[in-house]
Amino acid sequence: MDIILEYENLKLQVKDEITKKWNNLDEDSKLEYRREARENCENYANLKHNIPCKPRKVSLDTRCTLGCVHSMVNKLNLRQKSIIQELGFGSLLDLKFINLDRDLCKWLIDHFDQNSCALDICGKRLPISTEDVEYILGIKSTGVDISIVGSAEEINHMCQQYRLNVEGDIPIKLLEDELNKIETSGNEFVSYFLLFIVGTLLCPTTKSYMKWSFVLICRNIEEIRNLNWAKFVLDFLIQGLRKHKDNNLVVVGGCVLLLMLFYFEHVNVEIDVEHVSKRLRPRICFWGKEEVKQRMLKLHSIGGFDSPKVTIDFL
DNA sequence: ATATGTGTTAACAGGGGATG
DNA sequence: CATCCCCTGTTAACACATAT
Repeated sequence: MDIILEYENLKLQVKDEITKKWNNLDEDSKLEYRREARENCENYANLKHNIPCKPRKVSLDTRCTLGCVHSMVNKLNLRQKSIIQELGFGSLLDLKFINLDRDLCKWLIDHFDQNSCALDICGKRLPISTEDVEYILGIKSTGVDISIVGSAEEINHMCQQYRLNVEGDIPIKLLEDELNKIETSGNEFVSYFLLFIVGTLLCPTTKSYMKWSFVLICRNIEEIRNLNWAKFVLDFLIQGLRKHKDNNLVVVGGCVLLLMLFYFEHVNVEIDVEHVSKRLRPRICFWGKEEVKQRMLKLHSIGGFDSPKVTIDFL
Protein backbone atom coordinates (compact mmCIF):
# COMPACT_ATOMS: atom_id res chain seq x y z
CA MET A 1 0.00 0.00 0.00
CA ASP A 2 2.79 2.38 0.98
CA ILE A 3 4.59 1.66 -2.24
CA ILE A 4 1.54 2.53 -4.28
CA LEU A 5 1.10 5.79 -2.39
CA GLU A 6 4.73 6.64 -2.85
CA TYR A 7 4.46 5.90 -6.53
CA GLU A 8 1.39 8.11 -6.89
CA ASN A 9 3.15 10.93 -5.07
CA LEU A 10 6.17 10.61 -7.29
CA LYS A 11 3.94 10.76 -10.34
CA LEU A 12 2.37 13.98 -9.09
CA GLN A 13 5.77 15.49 -8.34
CA VAL A 14 7.09 14.73 -11.80
CA LYS A 15 3.94 16.10 -13.35
CA ASP A 16 4.29 19.31 -11.34
CA GLU A 17 7.91 19.68 -12.35
CA ILE A 18 7.09 19.29 -16.02
CA THR A 19 4.26 21.80 -15.79
CA LYS A 20 6.55 24.27 -14.06
CA LYS A 21 9.26 23.90 -16.64
CA TRP A 22 6.76 24.29 -19.45
CA ASN A 23 5.30 27.45 -17.94
CA ASN A 24 8.76 28.95 -17.56
CA LEU A 25 9.60 28.48 -21.22
CA ASP A 26 9.46 31.54 -23.46
CA GLU A 27 7.02 31.57 -26.35
CA ASP A 28 9.64 30.80 -28.99
CA SER A 29 10.77 27.60 -27.27
CA LYS A 30 7.15 26.54 -26.78
CA LEU A 31 6.56 27.07 -30.49
CA GLU A 32 9.51 24.84 -31.30
CA TYR A 33 8.12 22.00 -29.16
CA ARG A 34 4.66 22.43 -30.63
CA ARG A 35 6.10 22.21 -34.14
CA GLU A 36 7.90 19.01 -33.24
CA ALA A 37 4.76 17.53 -31.74
CA ARG A 38 2.78 18.31 -34.87
CA GLU A 39 5.47 16.73 -37.02
CA ASN A 40 5.46 13.56 -34.96
CA CYS A 41 1.72 13.42 -35.17
CA GLU A 42 1.82 13.71 -38.97
CA ASN A 43 4.57 11.11 -39.24
CA TYR A 44 2.55 8.73 -37.15
CA ALA A 45 -0.54 9.29 -39.26
CA ASN A 46 1.43 8.51 -42.42
CA LEU A 47 2.94 5.44 -40.86
CA LYS A 48 -0.41 4.22 -39.67
CA HIS A 49 -1.84 4.73 -43.13
CA ASN A 50 0.76 2.40 -44.62
CA ILE A 51 0.21 -0.45 -42.17
CA PRO A 52 -2.42 -2.74 -43.65
CA CYS A 53 -5.34 -3.42 -41.36
CA LYS A 54 -5.18 -7.06 -40.36
CA PRO A 55 -8.37 -8.85 -41.23
CA ARG A 56 -10.77 -9.66 -38.46
CA LYS A 57 -10.45 -13.13 -37.03
CA VAL A 58 -14.17 -13.51 -36.68
CA SER A 59 -16.95 -11.94 -38.68
CA LEU A 60 -19.39 -12.04 -35.81
CA ASP A 61 -19.17 -12.44 -32.06
CA THR A 62 -22.26 -13.70 -30.27
CA ARG A 63 -23.04 -15.33 -26.93
CA CYS A 64 -26.23 -16.87 -28.21
CA THR A 65 -25.48 -20.51 -27.52
CA LEU A 66 -27.61 -23.63 -27.46
CA GLY A 67 -24.89 -25.82 -26.04
CA CYS A 68 -25.11 -24.70 -22.44
CA VAL A 69 -28.92 -24.80 -22.43
CA HIS A 70 -28.77 -28.27 -23.87
CA SER A 71 -26.39 -29.58 -21.23
CA MET A 72 -28.21 -27.75 -18.43
CA VAL A 73 -31.54 -29.28 -19.38
CA ASN A 74 -30.03 -32.75 -19.35
CA LYS A 75 -29.06 -32.34 -15.70
CA LEU A 76 -32.56 -31.45 -14.52
CA ASN A 77 -34.64 -33.97 -12.63
CA LEU A 78 -38.06 -35.13 -13.78
CA ARG A 79 -39.99 -32.85 -11.47
CA GLN A 80 -38.01 -29.86 -12.66
CA LYS A 81 -38.56 -30.80 -16.29
CA SER A 82 -42.30 -31.05 -15.84
CA ILE A 83 -42.36 -27.61 -14.24
CA ILE A 84 -40.54 -26.19 -17.26
CA GLN A 85 -43.05 -27.92 -19.50
CA GLU A 86 -45.94 -26.38 -17.57
CA LEU A 87 -44.42 -22.92 -17.87
CA GLY A 88 -44.49 -23.17 -21.65
CA PHE A 89 -40.82 -23.83 -22.31
CA GLY A 90 -41.17 -27.51 -23.13
CA SER A 91 -39.48 -26.95 -26.45
CA LEU A 92 -36.21 -26.35 -24.67
CA LEU A 93 -36.28 -29.84 -23.16
CA ASP A 94 -35.85 -31.49 -26.54
CA LEU A 95 -33.10 -29.30 -27.88
CA LYS A 96 -30.43 -30.62 -30.11
CA PHE A 97 -27.01 -29.12 -30.30
CA ILE A 98 -26.40 -26.50 -33.01
CA ASN A 99 -23.49 -24.27 -33.78
CA LEU A 100 -24.26 -20.97 -35.39
CA ASP A 101 -22.75 -20.44 -38.80
CA ARG A 102 -21.24 -17.04 -38.27
CA ASP A 103 -20.86 -16.18 -41.92
CA LEU A 104 -24.49 -16.94 -42.59
CA CYS A 105 -25.60 -15.02 -39.52
CA LYS A 106 -23.46 -12.05 -40.45
CA TRP A 107 -24.91 -12.07 -43.94
CA LEU A 108 -28.44 -12.29 -42.57
CA ILE A 109 -27.81 -9.41 -40.19
CA ASP A 110 -26.46 -7.29 -43.02
CA HIS A 111 -29.62 -8.01 -45.00
CA PHE A 112 -31.98 -7.40 -42.11
CA ASP A 113 -33.99 -4.20 -41.96
CA GLN A 114 -34.53 -3.52 -38.29
CA ASN A 115 -37.08 -0.78 -38.93
CA SER A 116 -39.54 -3.04 -40.70
CA CYS A 117 -38.23 -6.21 -39.05
CA ALA A 118 -37.74 -8.03 -42.34
CA LEU A 119 -35.03 -9.88 -44.20
CA ASP A 120 -34.25 -8.59 -47.68
CA ILE A 121 -32.81 -11.69 -49.27
CA CYS A 122 -32.92 -13.55 -52.55
CA GLY A 123 -34.79 -10.68 -54.17
CA LYS A 124 -37.67 -10.92 -51.71
CA ARG A 125 -38.71 -9.25 -48.50
CA LEU A 126 -39.43 -11.65 -45.65
CA PRO A 127 -41.04 -10.04 -42.59
CA ILE A 128 -40.34 -11.73 -39.27
CA SER A 129 -43.22 -11.69 -36.80
CA THR A 130 -43.74 -12.90 -33.26
CA GLU A 131 -45.67 -15.83 -34.78
CA ASP A 132 -42.48 -16.82 -36.56
CA VAL A 133 -40.66 -16.73 -33.24
CA GLU A 134 -43.27 -19.05 -31.76
CA TYR A 135 -43.08 -21.31 -34.80
CA ILE A 136 -39.31 -21.60 -34.44
CA LEU A 137 -38.64 -21.43 -30.69
CA GLY A 138 -41.97 -22.72 -29.42
CA ILE A 139 -42.60 -19.87 -27.02
CA LYS A 140 -45.86 -17.98 -26.67
CA SER A 141 -46.52 -15.11 -29.07
CA THR A 142 -49.68 -13.84 -27.43
CA GLY A 143 -50.48 -12.47 -24.00
CA VAL A 144 -49.15 -9.83 -21.70
CA ASP A 145 -46.04 -7.83 -22.65
CA ILE A 146 -43.02 -8.45 -20.45
CA SER A 147 -41.81 -5.46 -18.48
CA ILE A 148 -38.37 -5.24 -16.97
CA VAL A 149 -38.88 -1.74 -15.62
CA GLY A 150 -38.84 -1.35 -11.87
CA SER A 151 -37.23 0.46 -8.98
CA ALA A 152 -33.89 -0.55 -7.53
CA GLU A 153 -35.68 -1.48 -4.30
CA GLU A 154 -37.98 -3.83 -6.11
CA ILE A 155 -35.09 -5.47 -7.95
CA ASN A 156 -33.14 -5.80 -4.71
CA HIS A 157 -36.12 -7.27 -2.97
CA MET A 158 -36.56 -9.86 -5.68
CA CYS A 159 -32.91 -10.82 -5.56
CA GLN A 160 -33.23 -11.41 -1.83
CA GLN A 161 -36.46 -13.32 -2.25
CA TYR A 162 -34.77 -15.75 -4.64
CA ARG A 163 -31.53 -15.72 -2.69
CA LEU A 164 -29.72 -14.33 -5.70
CA ASN A 165 -26.59 -12.95 -4.19
CA VAL A 166 -25.65 -10.24 -6.67
CA GLU A 167 -24.68 -6.60 -6.70
CA GLY A 168 -25.43 -5.13 -10.08
CA ASP A 169 -25.34 -7.29 -13.18
CA ILE A 170 -25.85 -11.01 -12.95
CA PRO A 171 -23.05 -13.31 -14.09
CA ILE A 172 -24.44 -16.14 -16.19
CA LYS A 173 -21.95 -18.39 -14.48
CA LEU A 174 -23.60 -17.75 -11.13
CA LEU A 175 -26.97 -18.88 -12.47
CA GLU A 176 -25.38 -21.95 -13.98
CA ASP A 177 -23.68 -22.88 -10.69
CA GLU A 178 -26.88 -22.40 -8.71
CA LEU A 179 -28.87 -24.50 -11.17
CA ASN A 180 -26.32 -27.27 -10.94
CA LYS A 181 -26.79 -27.38 -7.18
CA ILE A 182 -30.52 -26.97 -6.86
CA GLU A 183 -32.72 -30.06 -6.50
CA THR A 184 -36.06 -28.42 -5.73
CA SER A 185 -38.56 -27.27 -8.31
CA GLY A 186 -40.11 -24.26 -6.60
CA ASN A 187 -40.04 -20.60 -7.49
CA GLU A 188 -36.37 -20.33 -6.73
CA PHE A 189 -35.57 -22.96 -9.33
CA VAL A 190 -37.95 -21.44 -11.85
CA SER A 191 -36.34 -18.01 -11.48
CA TYR A 192 -32.82 -19.32 -11.94
CA PHE A 193 -33.84 -21.35 -14.93
CA LEU A 194 -35.71 -18.53 -16.62
CA LEU A 195 -32.83 -16.12 -16.12
CA PHE A 196 -30.43 -18.73 -17.40
CA ILE A 197 -32.23 -19.42 -20.68
CA VAL A 198 -32.87 -15.73 -21.21
CA GLY A 199 -29.22 -14.92 -20.64
CA THR A 200 -27.82 -17.71 -22.79
CA LEU A 201 -30.33 -18.30 -25.55
CA LEU A 202 -33.31 -15.98 -25.72
CA CYS A 203 -31.75 -12.59 -24.99
CA PRO A 204 -28.00 -12.97 -24.67
CA THR A 205 -26.02 -9.79 -24.24
CA THR A 206 -22.59 -9.27 -25.72
CA LYS A 207 -20.90 -10.18 -22.46
CA SER A 208 -20.98 -12.86 -19.80
CA TYR A 209 -23.39 -10.90 -17.64
CA MET A 210 -27.04 -10.03 -17.96
CA LYS A 211 -28.74 -6.85 -16.91
CA TRP A 212 -29.73 -6.63 -13.29
CA SER A 213 -33.24 -5.53 -14.18
CA PHE A 214 -33.88 -8.85 -15.90
CA VAL A 215 -34.74 -10.42 -12.55
CA LEU A 216 -38.04 -8.60 -12.98
CA ILE A 217 -39.16 -11.22 -15.50
CA CYS A 218 -39.59 -13.44 -12.44
CA ARG A 219 -41.78 -10.85 -10.73
CA ASN A 220 -44.80 -13.09 -10.92
CA ILE A 221 -44.09 -16.78 -11.41
CA GLU A 222 -47.78 -17.62 -11.80
CA GLU A 223 -47.96 -15.22 -14.74
CA ILE A 224 -44.97 -16.66 -16.62
CA ARG A 225 -47.09 -18.85 -18.86
CA ASN A 226 -49.30 -15.92 -19.83
CA LEU A 227 -46.54 -13.63 -21.00
CA ASN A 228 -45.68 -12.77 -24.58
CA TRP A 229 -42.21 -14.25 -24.67
CA ALA A 230 -41.89 -14.19 -28.44
CA LYS A 231 -42.31 -10.44 -28.53
CA PHE A 232 -39.76 -10.01 -25.77
CA VAL A 233 -37.20 -12.09 -27.64
CA LEU A 234 -37.83 -10.44 -31.01
CA ASP A 235 -37.66 -6.92 -29.58
CA PHE A 236 -34.39 -7.71 -27.84
CA LEU A 237 -32.94 -9.13 -31.03
CA ILE A 238 -33.93 -6.09 -33.09
CA GLN A 239 -32.37 -3.84 -30.48
CA GLY A 240 -29.17 -5.90 -30.59
CA LEU A 241 -29.01 -5.87 -34.38
CA ARG A 242 -29.59 -2.14 -34.50
CA LYS A 243 -26.73 -1.53 -32.11
CA HIS A 244 -24.46 -3.90 -34.00
CA LYS A 245 -25.10 -2.14 -37.29
CA ASP A 246 -25.20 1.46 -36.09
CA ASN A 247 -21.87 1.14 -34.29
CA ASN A 248 -20.28 -1.19 -36.80
CA LEU A 249 -19.44 -3.74 -34.12
CA VAL A 250 -18.13 -7.29 -34.22
CA VAL A 251 -20.29 -8.34 -31.29
CA VAL A 252 -24.05 -8.70 -31.41
CA GLY A 253 -26.67 -9.21 -28.73
CA GLY A 254 -29.93 -11.11 -29.08
CA CYS A 255 -31.06 -14.49 -30.32
CA VAL A 256 -29.22 -14.60 -33.64
CA LEU A 257 -30.08 -18.29 -33.85
CA LEU A 258 -33.59 -17.17 -34.66
CA LEU A 259 -32.41 -15.51 -37.87
CA MET A 260 -30.52 -18.59 -38.98
CA LEU A 261 -33.41 -20.97 -38.36
CA PHE A 262 -35.84 -18.54 -39.99
CA TYR A 263 -33.68 -18.59 -43.08
CA PHE A 264 -33.45 -22.38 -43.07
CA GLU A 265 -37.22 -22.69 -42.84
CA HIS A 266 -38.17 -20.20 -45.52
CA VAL A 267 -35.37 -20.56 -48.02
CA ASN A 268 -35.62 -23.94 -49.73
CA VAL A 269 -32.78 -25.68 -51.44
CA GLU A 270 -34.89 -28.58 -52.71
CA ILE A 271 -37.95 -28.51 -54.92
CA ASP A 272 -40.29 -30.94 -53.18
CA VAL A 273 -40.16 -29.96 -49.52
CA GLU A 274 -43.07 -29.97 -47.17
CA HIS A 275 -44.73 -26.57 -46.91
CA VAL A 276 -43.68 -24.43 -43.94
CA SER A 277 -47.11 -24.60 -42.36
CA LYS A 278 -47.16 -28.42 -42.36
CA ARG A 279 -43.89 -29.02 -40.55
CA LEU A 280 -43.62 -30.26 -36.96
CA ARG A 281 -43.34 -27.51 -34.37
CA PRO A 282 -41.39 -25.98 -32.81
CA ARG A 283 -38.72 -26.00 -35.47
CA ILE A 284 -35.86 -25.60 -33.00
CA CYS A 285 -36.32 -29.24 -32.03
CA PHE A 286 -35.78 -30.38 -35.60
CA TRP A 287 -32.50 -28.64 -36.33
CA GLY A 288 -29.49 -30.53 -35.05
CA LYS A 289 -25.85 -30.48 -35.93
CA GLU A 290 -26.22 -32.89 -38.83
CA GLU A 291 -29.22 -31.08 -40.31
CA VAL A 292 -27.40 -27.76 -40.20
CA LYS A 293 -24.29 -29.29 -41.74
CA GLN A 294 -26.23 -30.85 -44.60
CA ARG A 295 -28.07 -27.62 -45.29
CA MET A 296 -24.90 -25.55 -45.32
CA LEU A 297 -23.21 -28.02 -47.69
CA LYS A 298 -26.21 -27.85 -49.99
CA LEU A 299 -26.26 -24.06 -49.90
CA HIS A 300 -22.58 -23.83 -50.78
CA SER A 301 -22.94 -26.37 -53.56
CA ILE A 302 -25.67 -24.38 -55.29
CA GLY A 303 -23.74 -21.13 -55.09
CA GLY A 304 -24.26 -19.43 -51.74
CA PHE A 305 -26.90 -17.94 -49.46
CA ASP A 306 -28.72 -15.94 -52.14
CA SER A 307 -28.20 -18.27 -55.04
CA PRO A 308 -30.85 -17.92 -57.76
CA LYS A 309 -31.49 -21.64 -57.32
CA VAL A 310 -33.21 -21.28 -53.95
CA THR A 311 -36.95 -20.85 -53.58
CA ILE A 312 -38.78 -18.94 -50.88
CA ASP A 313 -41.73 -20.12 -48.81
CA PHE A 314 -44.06 -17.91 -46.84
CA LEU A 315 -45.93 -19.06 -43.79
C1' DA B 1 -5.34 -26.63 -38.12
C1' DT B 2 -9.39 -24.35 -37.58
C1' DA B 3 -13.58 -22.99 -35.50
C1' DT B 4 -16.02 -22.08 -31.48
C1' DG B 5 -17.05 -20.95 -26.63
C1' DT B 6 -15.74 -18.59 -22.39
C1' DG B 7 -13.15 -15.65 -19.35
C1' DT B 8 -10.42 -11.48 -18.88
C1' DT B 9 -9.12 -6.84 -19.45
C1' DA B 10 -8.21 -2.38 -21.34
C1' DA B 11 -10.60 1.39 -22.96
C1' DC B 12 -14.46 4.12 -22.85
C1' DA B 13 -18.19 7.22 -21.39
C1' DG B 14 -21.04 9.55 -18.14
C1' DG B 15 -21.95 11.42 -13.54
C1' DG B 16 -20.76 14.03 -9.76
C1' DG B 17 -17.85 16.44 -6.88
C1' DA B 18 -13.93 19.54 -6.33
C1' DT B 19 -11.41 23.49 -7.77
C1' DG B 20 -10.11 27.91 -9.56
C1' DC C 1 -19.91 29.34 -13.35
C1' DA C 2 -17.13 26.52 -16.02
C1' DT C 3 -13.75 23.27 -16.24
C1' DC C 4 -11.30 19.53 -14.69
C1' DC C 5 -10.72 15.09 -12.92
C1' DC C 6 -11.68 11.00 -10.63
C1' DC C 7 -14.68 7.18 -10.04
C1' DT C 8 -17.55 3.77 -11.56
C1' DG C 9 -19.84 0.71 -14.41
C1' DT C 10 -20.01 -0.87 -19.13
C1' DT C 11 -18.37 -2.96 -23.11
C1' DA C 12 -15.57 -4.34 -27.11
C1' DA C 13 -11.79 -6.82 -28.19
C1' DC C 14 -8.53 -9.87 -27.02
C1' DA C 15 -6.71 -14.33 -25.33
C1' DC C 16 -7.04 -18.68 -24.00
C1' DA C 17 -9.19 -23.34 -23.87
C1' DT C 18 -11.58 -26.77 -26.00
C1' DA C 19 -13.67 -29.31 -29.63
C1' DT C 20 -13.64 -30.97 -34.32
